[in-house]
Amino acid sequence: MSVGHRAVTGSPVEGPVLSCETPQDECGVRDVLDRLGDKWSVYVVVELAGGVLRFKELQRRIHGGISQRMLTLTVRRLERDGLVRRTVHPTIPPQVEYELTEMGHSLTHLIKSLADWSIAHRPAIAAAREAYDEAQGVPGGPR
Amino acid sequence: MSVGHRAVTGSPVEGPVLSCETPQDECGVRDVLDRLGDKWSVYVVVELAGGVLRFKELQRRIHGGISQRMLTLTVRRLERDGLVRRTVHPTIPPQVEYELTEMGHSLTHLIKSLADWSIAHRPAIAAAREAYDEAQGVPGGPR
DNA sequence: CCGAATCCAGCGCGATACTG
DNA sequence: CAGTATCGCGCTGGATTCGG
Repeated sequence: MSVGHRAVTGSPVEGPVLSCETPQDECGVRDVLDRLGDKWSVYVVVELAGGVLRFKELQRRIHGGISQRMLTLTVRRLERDGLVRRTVHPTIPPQVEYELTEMGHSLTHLIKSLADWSIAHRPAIAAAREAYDEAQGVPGGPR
Repeated sequence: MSVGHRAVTGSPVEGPVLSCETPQDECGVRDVLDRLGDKWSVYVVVELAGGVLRFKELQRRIHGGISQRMLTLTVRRLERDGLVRRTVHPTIPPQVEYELTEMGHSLTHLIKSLADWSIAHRPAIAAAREAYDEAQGVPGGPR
């Protein structure tokens, strides 16, 4: 998501509001999205789905190249939410292992369906986008 | 690579859950997340899942109160991606109707599963979070 | 090797005011 | 009613540096 900006003014807590008024029941969707919506969480979960990884190894595998800082932040948030387990081995040099918890693994299924949907509709979206851009701006063509 | 995790009572998560093991294969998850990850898109889709709505009506229904600016931006992006259809009736005063396309409707299923997961794991996450904050002695959470 | 701390740029989002 | 324009805030995330 990376919604750069949460409630600014007033309202201290939005709470579990959003009662299920609509047939589709959007209750709680925000929660998941706020967790997976940031730039790296999904990648971390995906990599850890393959097994236990150490910090450096995890960093190396993530596509696009995550900075040390962001990997730390991401992995910490996931740990705090109980999705990732962090194990420190008091050796020298230090060795820290990361793995998904049960809950973390269950997230994997969600991610899978997101990926499936994306792959299935990617062409359609690309086409729609192109058509839209063509119809709107982009008067690039002759006149 | 094998998923070498200890099976736990209940639901073992062994198996090819995520079929994305190639380096640069992002599974396309990013695409969906970039689309739903913003603050309002999900809400718009959910509301439109109930049927056709006009601009003002849509704005009124969205939880939290979306500004006209953000509703315009959100709805435009969804339209561009072919998830929402926008119909302008050249009347006075102007009347614009929004509705989900086929692809948009297919998204509602995804949203549903996100909501289901969130609702199912919300207590566990809250507990994990509390335990973490407790252990760290951080009164207001990390970061 | 792991990670915390600091500085800094980008932009998501909200508030407000104005147009057709 | 529907939409655009302008401005400011502060969170996200990148680069770098220091510490254990």
